[in-house]
Amino acid sequence: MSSSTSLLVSKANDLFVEIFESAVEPFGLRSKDFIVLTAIDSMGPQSQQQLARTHGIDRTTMVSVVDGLERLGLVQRARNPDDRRKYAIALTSEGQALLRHDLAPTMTNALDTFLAPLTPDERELFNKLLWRLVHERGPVGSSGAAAS
Amino acid sequence: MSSSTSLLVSKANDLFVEIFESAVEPFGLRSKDFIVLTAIDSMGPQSQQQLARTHGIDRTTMVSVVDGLERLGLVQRARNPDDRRKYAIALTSEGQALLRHDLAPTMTNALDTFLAPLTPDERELFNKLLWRLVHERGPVGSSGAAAS
DNA sequence: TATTGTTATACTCTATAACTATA
DNA sequence: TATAGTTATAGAGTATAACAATA
Repeated sequence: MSSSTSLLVSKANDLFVEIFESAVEPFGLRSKDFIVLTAIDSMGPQSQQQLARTHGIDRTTMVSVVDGLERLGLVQRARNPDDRRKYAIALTSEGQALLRHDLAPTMTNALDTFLAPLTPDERELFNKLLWRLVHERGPVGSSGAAAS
Repeated sequence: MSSSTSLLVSKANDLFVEIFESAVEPFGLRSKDFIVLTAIDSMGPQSQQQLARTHGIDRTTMVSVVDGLERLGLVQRARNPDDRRKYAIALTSEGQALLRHDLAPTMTNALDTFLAPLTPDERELFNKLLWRLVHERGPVGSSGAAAS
């Protein structure tokens, strides 16, 4: 039983990805775009590298992500006056409106779909277990992941 | 708190993938190869399409997966006498030995690394929650995933 | 006609290297 | 000399279309 946990993790993630990508697709977005929009909304205007590093995205990939969001009028590239090498990527009012009125509810709904088989108590428990799996780690790759 | 579950799922999966890919990498394999080897070991010789469909892999991709495993001497392509269009992909004795004596323990160890933050009871609970998330689903995409 | 396996091909995603402008 | 952003390019990974052999 415990040996099948790895297959279950894979399948659960496939399901998760399918649900979330399908949810943002009608907006012409990928889940990555939603993550970036949310990061700007909650943390304020940031440089592309900040956005990239925070979410494990390459900085060259972030260029095209921001390109796409700018093309849709959801974010705006403004120079950071304190360091003119950096942008301060900010949400436009359209971006903020779309995120708060449409995208956020859609994503909440998608999460609800994903968690549908679980009761509220179980969802909270699942969240706590995930949090510990992600954050309560000793030395990284202590046993399974040898560096090359 | 519940709204961050989606980010946690993503991060947990990234961690999972990193640990498992690193674990099989010294054998010159990808986690996909391990999954296929395990499927043959537990279910017996199968056609490439069976292997592909069962694990959501494209049949053309399965060709190169089996190519690689055959090149390593871990599996063998034999024709299915009942339907000569199909192969019966079987483990070689080397493949079975590697899987049972080396790969399986390595993957158990990798899973242990992934689950390290959890107690045995919590691991069992996590497994059960995952199982229900994957298997206890009503109509697929009932709310978050509209068909195109 | 449909299915299995195969090949060639195209497409997406991401990473690398090299450039500019700023620090 | 190092960093932020950009571009061009190359490399995975995967999917699509067309084909031969078999059902």
